[in-house]
Amino acid sequence: MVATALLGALDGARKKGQLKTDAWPALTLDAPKRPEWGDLASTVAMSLASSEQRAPHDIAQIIVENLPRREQLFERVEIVRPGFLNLTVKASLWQEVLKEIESYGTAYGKTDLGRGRRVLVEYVSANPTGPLHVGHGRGAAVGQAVARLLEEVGYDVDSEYYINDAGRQMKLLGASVYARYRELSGQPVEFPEDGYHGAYITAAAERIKQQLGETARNLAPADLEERCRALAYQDLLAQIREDLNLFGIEFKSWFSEASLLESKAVEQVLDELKSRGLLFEQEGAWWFRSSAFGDEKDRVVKKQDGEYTYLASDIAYHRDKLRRGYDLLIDVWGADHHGYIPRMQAVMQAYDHPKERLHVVLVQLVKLLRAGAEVKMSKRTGSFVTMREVIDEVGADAAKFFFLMRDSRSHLDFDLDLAKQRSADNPMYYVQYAHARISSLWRVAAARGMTCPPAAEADLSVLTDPDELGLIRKLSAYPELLQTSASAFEPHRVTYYLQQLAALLHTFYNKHRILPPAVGQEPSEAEPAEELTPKKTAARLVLMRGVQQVIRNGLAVLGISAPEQM
RNA sequence: GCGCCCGUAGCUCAGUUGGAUAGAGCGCCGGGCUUCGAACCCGUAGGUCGCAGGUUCAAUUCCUGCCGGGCGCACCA
Repeated sequence: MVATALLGALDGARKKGQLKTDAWPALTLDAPKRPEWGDLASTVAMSLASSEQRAPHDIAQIIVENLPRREQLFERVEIVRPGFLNLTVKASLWQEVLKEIESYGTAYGKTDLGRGRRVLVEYVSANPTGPLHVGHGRGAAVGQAVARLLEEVGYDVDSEYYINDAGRQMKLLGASVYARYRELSGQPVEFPEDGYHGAYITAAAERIKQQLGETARNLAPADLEERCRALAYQDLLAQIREDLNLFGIEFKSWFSEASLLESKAVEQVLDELKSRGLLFEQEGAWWFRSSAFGDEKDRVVKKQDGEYTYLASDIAYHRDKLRRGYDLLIDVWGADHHGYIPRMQAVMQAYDHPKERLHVVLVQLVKLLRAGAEVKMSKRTGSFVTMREVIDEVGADAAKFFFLMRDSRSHLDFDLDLAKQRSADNPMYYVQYAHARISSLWRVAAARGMTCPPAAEADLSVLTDPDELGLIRKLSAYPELLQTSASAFEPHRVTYYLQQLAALLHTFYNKHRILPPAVGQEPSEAEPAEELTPKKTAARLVLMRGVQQVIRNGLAVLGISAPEQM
């Protein structure tokens, strides 16, 4: 509304010949840092200064003169020093925000930035060769939040888990489990060199031994090893699903790498590339000409020994995603795979898509801290903290909140002791507490026979206190926050926003009363307190409901619950 | 050597895509519950935004070069 007014002013000025430029710069309307600078500030005048060849202050003056409906929209319009345009919006406009939140409810914040374009977010996708560890947990939280964020801004979003159930790693899994199996049977074993050493391998072998029982006798060693591989795979995949389920993560689909090989999709894709002249043979291997699309060198897709590389199935997989008609592919990867991005984007281009069709969200390592010391992890030796352990220890909500507190590209220090603490120090409880506090308000109100009126029936014009307006301003910024977070694929901004909103709520709650004192209770004489009329109570209840709604919506984006009481 | 990411308060990190006096939590110090939840609030102290140039009316933000840390640079996945 304010932006259109501003645009109207610019167009008006141009028609009158007061301004020359016909391409306006992006209208950034930011909430200024200091309240005395108004509700919204614009820097258009300054950015127009060079192209107009006039002093920013003069341009600002022209804009102000041309502002349409200035009296109705703005309480105050100021031009400050270099050329800032500080706008103070009429309080009545802010009241509309509360009505909007009420009518949209859980949909408040949704926009149509994505215009229904289809997105596939692929995340976690851990090899089914062991339990998920903390790093996967962060990837899971980030992937889910990015998916929800994109949904909020109007994309049609699907989520998928890619199962690497083919190739060397699976063979190694089979060999490792088989070795443990023989060990359990008292047979001599030679443990595979790069085998998996974790205790879960032995555990899987034990389960398989029980499962197979006597039937194992009739199997040739090679068949038995194959059975070990197949059963261990099922076992571990089931565990992964269970862990993700416990973490509140669900995928729309699970895609198997092996299925690509079985269906000959890999072969087909390589044929396609060959016919496009993007594949060549050298030194007995087949190479994908990824350097033609900006990759630093070409990559092998079929080895000398005739086996396909991981890249080959990855090409087929992403080809499949494109064929399914997605406008945007999001892959959430561990940061150590960043070198892989150019070659996958080359795949996009090989199929005549812009490389931006694939966006990779990188997730950095998690450093676990306990009692101030780092918990050392090594996947090779099998000593690592699993995602399951973290969830069991701190709970799914706290785990997600901590995973989403930082930019995913930054290293994350995860303090287990802090996440576990149900105390003031834990930022997740700070946000949830704000929500629960408002719920508690409803309980008390109900006990006194009061209810929160619909926004339309309350006189919201009594909400004039800076603390009240500050809260509303913050609420009004929520839809745009979702947009910037989504277009940057940065869910941590939502986490920050929620902490800020919760802080405003707590301050307000501490300073102002909402309900009148219960019957029989005298208001304190020491503090005269502000006048609390029934009107004000009603308006503040509406405000509180708005705050609660936005906290709930924001937590939902992060996949975190909003408890009524704690 | 080449490439990507990071460098902001004692610690852990934000900083709304280039704006005004750089913010928050933790920690330190000092205050606040007889009334809607003190899992909270208020206040004090704490900064050469790694360094040096450049672009700009304006740089923590963009560009270049250094320094420091992490990660990649397979016919592994």
